[in-house]
Amino acid sequence: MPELPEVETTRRGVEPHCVGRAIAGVVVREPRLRWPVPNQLATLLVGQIIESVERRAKYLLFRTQTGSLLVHLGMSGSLRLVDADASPARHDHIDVLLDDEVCLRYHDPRRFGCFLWLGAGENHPLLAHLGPEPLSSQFDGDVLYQRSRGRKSPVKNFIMDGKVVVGVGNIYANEALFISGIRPDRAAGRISAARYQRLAKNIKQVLTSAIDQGGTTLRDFVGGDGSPGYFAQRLLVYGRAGQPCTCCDAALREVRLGQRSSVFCATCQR
DNA sequence: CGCTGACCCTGACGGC
DNA sequence: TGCCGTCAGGGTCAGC
Repeated sequence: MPELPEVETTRRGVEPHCVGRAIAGVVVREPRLRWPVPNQLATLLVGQIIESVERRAKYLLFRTQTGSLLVHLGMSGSLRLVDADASPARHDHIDVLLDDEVCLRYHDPRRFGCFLWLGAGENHPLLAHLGPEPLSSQFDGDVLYQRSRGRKSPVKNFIMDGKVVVGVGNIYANEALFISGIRPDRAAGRISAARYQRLAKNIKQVLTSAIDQGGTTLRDFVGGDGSPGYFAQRLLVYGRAGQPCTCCDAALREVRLGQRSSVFCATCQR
């Protein structure tokens, strides 16, 4: 499920319940995630107070005085707040017990996510080479233009490269390219500065509006059923191969780029 | 350095 | 009803 807007929605949902609270316990039922969950995770976390919940790319960082819990949701992960006495379901791999009967519960059928420890002052290798946040002023059309010179790979792969800009997943890469009128298979190095200005703006716009919509499910995040309405009804191209383009009515086409499905309108996107 | 493809894993779905 | 292939929002890594 998680693209950047959902990770951010998760962050906003859990933050008020975590900040200022002490960690009373950690239960790891299944340590085999993308990387093994460290054995000493419970020892490191118990007794620590969560000072903040931050996000970098699609990673969540639960900061304490001695370091941070680094969480990634992978393809199928979710973090929810549940009553500490709620019995775990299948694929509920990890519980972080907070100090007053609230439990932060990690669910991840495919186990592509991770739960790692990052000591205070350390720079985790997973975070070391990440590009700018898409919603920050560090990211703009100039960054895309400069970094793309000489690149032959498709522009869609290029904007999904975390060293260029973080947090642009498959859905929003497709959507932003459609809105920008750029074919996903066009070589990144052969796109003008002006078009990259538009693309950067549209990446920001598309992510921002998705976060806003994620926010609408936020109020029942605690004790919610875990299936937010999401924003599928707003998608213009993703998941719509063969259906008419919302702009010109031509059938949307699908190609695979970097093993990921890419949907576009051959008329509107050049 | 840039690029491609394999891989990690479970579950849903369509065709037969 | 079941079996099989394909695909799914993530990202790393080896190899060329």
